[in-house]
Amino acid sequence: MAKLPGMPVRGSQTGRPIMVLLDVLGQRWTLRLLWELGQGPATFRALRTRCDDVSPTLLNQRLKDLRELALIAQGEAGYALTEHGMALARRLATLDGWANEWAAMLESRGD
Amino acid sequence: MAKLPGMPVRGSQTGRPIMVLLDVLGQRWTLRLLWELGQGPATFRALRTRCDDVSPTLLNQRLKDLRELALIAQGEAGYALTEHGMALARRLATLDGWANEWAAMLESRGD
DNA sequence: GCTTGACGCTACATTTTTTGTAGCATACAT
DNA sequence: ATGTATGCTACAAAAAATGTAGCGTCAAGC
Repeated sequence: MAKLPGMPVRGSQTGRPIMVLLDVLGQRWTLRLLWELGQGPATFRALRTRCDDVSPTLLNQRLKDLRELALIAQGEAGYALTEHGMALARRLATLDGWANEWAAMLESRGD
Repeated sequence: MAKLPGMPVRGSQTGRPIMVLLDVLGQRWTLRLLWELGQGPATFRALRTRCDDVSPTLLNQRLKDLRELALIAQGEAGYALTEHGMALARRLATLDGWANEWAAMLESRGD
């Protein structure tokens, strides 16, 4: 079962929401999954494909956790972000711009 | 050694910067470390303390990776974010507000 | 010059996560 | 009933993370 805000997590006893969030997002594939679902809903299998065939074991585990955290929900079209999930995904989306600048910087520096 | 943008990473062959970033941030403690350094520079030991005594093995590994990715650097005051690191940390900082709303929602729903 | 303390970090065995592959059960179409 | 797609579970192997001990360096205090 997923750790909810208010519960102590790895590296923080306080249950402070941001700490819980950093802990959840720091699990492998979680960020990527939110990113992909930000592009639109997807079925279990489509999601696997989008994520380079991540193992179904792990995918299912993450989907379960994200459901418990009310970030995603299952509907007609498969898995989709909830309202809150979308708000989070929008914030993640802004990282794309940063990442591009960052990559350009690393490249020019690496010469 | 850390994966640089342009290199294929777990779940993405393209080396697209955002994919590399999501992969790096999805490693345990990376997000937390950036968060803590966003509060200001810290020595190795101080950082360990701030992160609930994360193991030195892992801390060192992450610091090494983040240095290679030019997100942090070592200076007088210990480890500190670089310019780019700060820009990233500022974006992460906005997650705090979201996390609080999210926690409030979960709580009201959980009654 | 010798202890004392803090520092950055390495070694290494144990535990936890993640991965990859196989395949089951259901449903719907042919 | 045969083929195809779906969501998902089982399980062994591999990789990552954890926890503890402690080394080498430096600077301060005696």
